[in-house]
Amino acid sequence: MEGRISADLLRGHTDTIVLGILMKNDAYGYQIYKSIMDRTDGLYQLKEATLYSSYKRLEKEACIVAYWGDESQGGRRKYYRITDKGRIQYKQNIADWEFTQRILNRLLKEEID
Amino acid sequence: MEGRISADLLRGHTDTIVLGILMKNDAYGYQIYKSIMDRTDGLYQLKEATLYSSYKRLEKEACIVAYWGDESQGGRRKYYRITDKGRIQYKQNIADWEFTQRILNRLLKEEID
DNA sequence: ATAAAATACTATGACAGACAAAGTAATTAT
DNA sequence: ATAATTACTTTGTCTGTCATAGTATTTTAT
Repeated sequence: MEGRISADLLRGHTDTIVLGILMKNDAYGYQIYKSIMDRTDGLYQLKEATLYSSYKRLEKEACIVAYWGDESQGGRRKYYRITDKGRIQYKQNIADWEFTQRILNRLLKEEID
Repeated sequence: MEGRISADLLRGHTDTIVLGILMKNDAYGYQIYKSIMDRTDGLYQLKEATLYSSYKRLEKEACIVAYWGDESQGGRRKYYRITDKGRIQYKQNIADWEFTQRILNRLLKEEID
């Protein structure tokens, strides 16, 4: 792995990552983006466009709601807040992820020994 | 997770699973399919068409080679054999997968506590 | 013996998530 | 004053998986 995680291995995790961040606090789009970059030391080079479509999807599914921040001082910031449905979805996604990991480890690792 | 792993969480793992099976022995297409179904108790409901495109891809990348089995008794069976390049690729994929797991756990799990 | 089911391979088109590339506009740093 | 960063958005492309379908042989059930 030369400094970059393949998109296919990440596919399907974006929404969960976003929900996870919003579980703590509301956040605006670019803040979420930066947060992911920082916390993975830039190894997870998720693109802004990818996050943007995630926000769209999550809003459509009523897992998050958006609102504009106070624009009186500084540039516009679109904040996102997780909903109750979003919290349930997040927990489900984590459970799915752990389950998938077990299955994949069964398939991928048993050949090594 | 109601009896089925989401396609998006599996994406990108198919080639590695196929290579892993071929690391042990040569195998034919349908055998690989059945093997995956059996070993995951049907939870990983990978489709034949998905495997078929994986074989195509792996052949094109010279990670596997195909040959027809002895058709004198019984129906036709197309066998696949892993190449040296395929073995290297397999190890690389496993390393990538483990690395990705670490990063994802960092992102997905730290919110739970 | 015949029908049904399983084995075994293949092809085509659609879908969806991620990406590349680009753009707009305000703010902050040099 | 200029460049860099912040911040949001759009459009089109790529690719792995799936849905669906088909062909042909072999095995199992009736």
